[in-house]
Amino acid sequence: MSEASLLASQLWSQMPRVGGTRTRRRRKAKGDAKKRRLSDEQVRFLEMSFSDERKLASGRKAHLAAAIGLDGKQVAVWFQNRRARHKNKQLEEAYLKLKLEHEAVVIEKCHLENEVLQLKEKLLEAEEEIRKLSWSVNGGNLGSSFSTVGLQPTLGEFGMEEEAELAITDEYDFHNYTMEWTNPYGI
DNA sequence: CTTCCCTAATCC
DNA sequence: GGATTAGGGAAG
Repeated sequence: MSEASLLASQLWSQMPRVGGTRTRRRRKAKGDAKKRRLSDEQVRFLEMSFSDERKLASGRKAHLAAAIGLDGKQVAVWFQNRRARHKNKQLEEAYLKLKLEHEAVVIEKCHLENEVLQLKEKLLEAEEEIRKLSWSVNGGNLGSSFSTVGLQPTLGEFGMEEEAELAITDEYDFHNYTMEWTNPYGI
């Protein structure tokens, strides 16, 4: 508190240039005394208080204001702006984290898709093998009992070709989505 | 009342 | 040009 008076020596360091330069007040020229930077000491006090509690009870506001020689309103405004800054920082961190997670998932998806392709290939090979074996076991013309419920209907039921097309379509959409997602603010 | 949001004004 | 201080309005 005693420091406050010492700090107060350089409070309103600058006043708006009323003289030569243009000083349009925003919408209202309420009197003619506003704005200017807070001193380092004031900011340090405010930062300490903010780390204690990011919202202001009116009692603390008045106390703080008196301690560093500011309006209660200025303290309130400072806290609001500080909260906004903090929120933006958090948001950006969350975004970065999400982006990393997303990239990891994209990679995993890619691996899984490759795995699916390989498995499908193996499936085809295995079916080919079965066909050969059944042919050699049953002979050429006895295969009818097997072939009526044979492999082609099975393929049809599982919808292999349609699945493949869908997979390609999915991947296309997904990549478009990825590009937009990694660039939400155009940065 | 207070807080949030948008954004103008200002400083560096 | 980004960071900071403020004004004004909406929402609670």
